Amino acid sequence: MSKSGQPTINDVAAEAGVSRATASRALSNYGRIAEETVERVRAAAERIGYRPNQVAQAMRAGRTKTIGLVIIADFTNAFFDRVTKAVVDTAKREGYQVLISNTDEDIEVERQAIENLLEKKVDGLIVTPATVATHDHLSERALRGTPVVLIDRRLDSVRLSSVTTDDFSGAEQAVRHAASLGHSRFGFLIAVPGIKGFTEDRPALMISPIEDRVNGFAHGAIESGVKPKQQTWLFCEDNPLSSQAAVAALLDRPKAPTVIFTSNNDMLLAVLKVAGNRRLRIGTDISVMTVDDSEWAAAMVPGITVVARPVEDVGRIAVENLVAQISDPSTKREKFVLPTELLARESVANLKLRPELDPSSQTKYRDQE
Amino acid sequence: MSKSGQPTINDVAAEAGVSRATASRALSNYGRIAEETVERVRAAAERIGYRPNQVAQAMRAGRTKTIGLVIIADFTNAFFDRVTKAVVDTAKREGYQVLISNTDEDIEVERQAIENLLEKKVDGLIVTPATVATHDHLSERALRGTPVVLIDRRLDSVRLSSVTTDDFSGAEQAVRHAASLGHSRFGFLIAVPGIKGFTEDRPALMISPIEDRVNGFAHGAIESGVKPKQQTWLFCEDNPLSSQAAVAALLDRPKAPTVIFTSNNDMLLAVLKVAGNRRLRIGTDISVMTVDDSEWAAAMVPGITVVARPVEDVGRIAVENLVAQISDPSTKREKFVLPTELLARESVANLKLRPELDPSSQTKYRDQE
DNA sequence: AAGATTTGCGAGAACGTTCTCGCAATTCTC
DNA sequence: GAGAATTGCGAGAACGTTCTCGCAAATCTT
Repeated sequence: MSKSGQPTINDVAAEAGVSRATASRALSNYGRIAEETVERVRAAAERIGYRPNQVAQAMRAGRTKTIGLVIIADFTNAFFDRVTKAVVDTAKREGYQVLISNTDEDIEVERQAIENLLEKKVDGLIVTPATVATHDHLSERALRGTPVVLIDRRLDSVRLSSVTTDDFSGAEQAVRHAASLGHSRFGFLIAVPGIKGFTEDRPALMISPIEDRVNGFAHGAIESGVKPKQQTWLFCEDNPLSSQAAVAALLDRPKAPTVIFTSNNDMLLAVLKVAGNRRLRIGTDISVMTVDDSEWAAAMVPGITVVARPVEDVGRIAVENLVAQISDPSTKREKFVLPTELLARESVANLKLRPELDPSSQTKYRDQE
Repeated sequence: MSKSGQPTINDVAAEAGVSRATASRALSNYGRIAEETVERVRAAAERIGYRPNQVAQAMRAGRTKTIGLVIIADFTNAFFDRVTKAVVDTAKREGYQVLISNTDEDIEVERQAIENLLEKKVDGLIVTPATVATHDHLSERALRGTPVVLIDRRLDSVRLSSVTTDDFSGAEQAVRHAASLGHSRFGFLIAVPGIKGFTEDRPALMISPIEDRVNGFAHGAIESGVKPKQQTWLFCEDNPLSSQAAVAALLDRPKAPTVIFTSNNDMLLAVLKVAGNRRLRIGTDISVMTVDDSEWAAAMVPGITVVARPVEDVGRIAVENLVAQISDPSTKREKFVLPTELLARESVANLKLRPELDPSSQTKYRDQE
């Protein structure tokens, strides 16, 4: 018996009347061994309730069959939970377990978490980098051969695999959708980690998915012939107070937007809240759309039009690529960019079919309904 | 150097010109050692980029500083993600990492997951048991001394610590709240895992939080003087199709409920969806309240009245009790039941202030507004 | 100043596996 | 039926730590 009272393979061997080596052979199915002995050892193991010690196996084999997931807990967008589930499930299918760390968007915590996971000798890492600025902890030399796959955020300057979504196209498509429905005044509400309050000035440094969304929105506007003066941009701290203030500012404009694009669900919720308080009906008095689908967005009436990201695929592909790298270190590093999808629901009014809803149209149809 | 190319403590010792034992003493701060030597060894470790191998440490020490979390991925109620974050964060503070497994409510998967975590030699387990029926895999003998804390679901027949919420009182309070606002026809929509479609017959076996909610609702009705004929109960499979059909059935009753209590957010979303499709305004034409708060429920207009559960506390207390058991196996097993809180928002109409909304009142105030 | 104590460090074992190597017993070959 | 090949198994090392033990050198006692 071991110190902890758990039976070891030595106990199995003793119980079966064979040597430790033979017991190991019998249980792990390798080498030359008589079928009859295998049966006897298996029975002995069963009898004494033997459980292989994976720590000792890891020690011997030099691999732990464990991967580390370093991610940012983020509830409203359901990225954290959906990706975590996808990673855990895919990892299980591939024979791996998942050690999870939450960084809360703090680069120092991230550094520490990665260090700790490397000490735990994970076979690979999946990381959502907190910032796009520094990443020496993700350098070749810091990782010393441990494979890493980045998710959700690109780090262009680093030669690692990454799995992201095509947020540029998604955002572009969103603007085109609203434009095709006759909208002409566009509000953009962009959540930016690290900012204070809200501002019209575009921050210099944004994490890649936000950067992409901003560029995509802007490009979609150009493609749809939307003039700059038809656009209002607000970059906002990611919390209820700031975002609601920003929404109020947006709605208080002399020429308020007819449609508001939000960069994540926190901002969407702010729009819902403020609009509701002002008795503005979503999809009628004010239109809104956002990035990231959810069961809530789908079940609300009116349903919220969203750019859906294949979050489960992000997790799955990250694990698959990581496992490939683990099995064969010469596996090519790849930068996956998964397609997004516009789910048109009812939160964006069709001003072409209902021009009376368009405050920017000359003729006043109001109250006619 | 080790096989994997990573420097070991032997390399540190060589670099510093001391023995392995001394290097270990210097780095782990124990035993008798000269301050000057400590500095030299630390410098050497730094220079060659030494990282302690926690697998080897675990092997030697007989503990991994890792706990296992076995939980059911469940998005709309945000139990999975909130509890996971709380567990991970608390564990980190206590010096532990978290291995996570998802069971998808499948008892066989749960059994396998626990087995695997035990083989990984986790120091303790936090488990949301999939079913209340069988639990031999959680018996003393299966666990062999590994401490376990149950969360969200009680297993009365087993002597393990558990952390749950007072769902009985929460549900009771919910009914009283609606009754105090003048409601007189109550619909109860209860999600039951494992059922097909929906039925009025109360299932024999339900997981403890659902059992508690049902009993709490029922008791609250009695306390508020609500007669059985004023109550409609529907037990429903947890998916959009069944639940929406159930809501429709509820609303199609000759005397439809004025308020619907749902046992989780999936059921709430079904109510939102069906009510919306029928142009029934929440908090006006139909009232609704549910268990579990969320940012969505709070941001919607009208805000959804909920019984909030202290989910973060569940995760935190579970870890704290688990760590106590790990440090001292004689720690008493405890069954924590955390208080719930009613958050009154606008989704339950006040029929006393606005009797015209009450279809059950004799005088017809309708359309008067 | 000589014995007693303290200090600093190295040798070696142990944790629970897996796997190489070698050896005896069995089976095959012609 | 004797040598060759094969089969089955045990001894022992290795993975990277920590920690006990013992020993020499340094420091303390009176």
